[in-house]
Amino acid sequence: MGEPWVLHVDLDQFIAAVEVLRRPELAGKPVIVGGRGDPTERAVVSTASYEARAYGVGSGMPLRIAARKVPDAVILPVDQEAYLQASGAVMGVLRSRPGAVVQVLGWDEAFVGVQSSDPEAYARQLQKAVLEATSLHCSVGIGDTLVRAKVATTFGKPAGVFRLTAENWLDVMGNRPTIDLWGVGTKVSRRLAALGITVVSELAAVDPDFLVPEFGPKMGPWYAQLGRGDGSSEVDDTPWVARGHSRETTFQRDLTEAAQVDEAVRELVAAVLEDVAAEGRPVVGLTLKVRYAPFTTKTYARKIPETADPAEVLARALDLRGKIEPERPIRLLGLRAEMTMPDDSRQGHTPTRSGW
DNA sequence: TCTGGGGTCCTAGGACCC
DNA sequence: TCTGGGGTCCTAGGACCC
Repeated sequence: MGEPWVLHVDLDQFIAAVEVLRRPELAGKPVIVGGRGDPTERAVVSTASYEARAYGVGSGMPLRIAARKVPDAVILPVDQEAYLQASGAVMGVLRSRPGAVVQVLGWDEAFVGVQSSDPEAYARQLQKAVLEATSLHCSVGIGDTLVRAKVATTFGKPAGVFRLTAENWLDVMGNRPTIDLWGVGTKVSRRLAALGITVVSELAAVDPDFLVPEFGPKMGPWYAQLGRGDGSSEVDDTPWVARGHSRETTFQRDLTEAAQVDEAVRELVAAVLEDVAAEGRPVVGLTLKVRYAPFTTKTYARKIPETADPAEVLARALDLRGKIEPERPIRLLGLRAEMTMPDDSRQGHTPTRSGW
């Protein structure tokens, strides 16, 4: 049987790899996937192949900039259906492994809980099974907590295996900047630096209460725990249920007319309601997010009386729309519908933070 | 010609109640 | 006339992840 381990499985350059699989002539070329594949449009990079990354292109970068950096890049549109299908095949392989408990984190990654006396061997077998079934390569992090397994994967890339436990955590991570931690981004790493904490070993050594004034009663202690790599080691395969659904659109040209905004709200409501209706659950709240050109964002939120009636939701959304500040060009409009959630349907399920 | 689209969770501050 | 605290709910705004 062996001891319990957390494995974190992450497909290598997943989206680009799926595109290359169905178009083998792209192998070895700089491939960039983003938006509708048109670098003259407002869009960002979803994934770049390793060949494109060598030019400094990464996900989240404006497609326009990426195209400029790699003049001979092959730029492809995002094809969600294809990635969903490939993802499903990979997750199916993971679930078929002996004794595996699988918690899906996204299209291209999952935690796998196993009992094994040789987790490296288990990981290698898993990689082999995924490759044989899907022709996709993955990297595997092995850890004694979710956080350590997740971070370990970065050292296993590409196509490798790496183990990170309480034993070697500080040796491996101690001198690295806090932004290398899962859950610390640019803002938080900067605020930590202002407190004199720049590397992981410093965060690991800090008294959790010291961080409370800056980050609050939950996040403060949580960042301290993150620095130590501690936290949950329980992989949870409870089926995921969304809290809500949302749609956003970025307009290729900023909206300036009220009628355009009304039209956009109607379209977003229709799209969101399709997702909500598919789950057969009522709506209890609406949020409208407006980004004015170029980058200021305002949100308007309302609780609404529980309803599953599309006309009612539309009326409430148009009511909220009345709050939008007029006479400023609008670049992005987003609408989110919160849905009711039977308490037990998410019991124990912790997709991102609270389970750590 | 700068900055997607789908999510989750946390915090601060005001309103309101007792 | 001036003004307690504690608790909860709601709204707005952030931060982060894939």
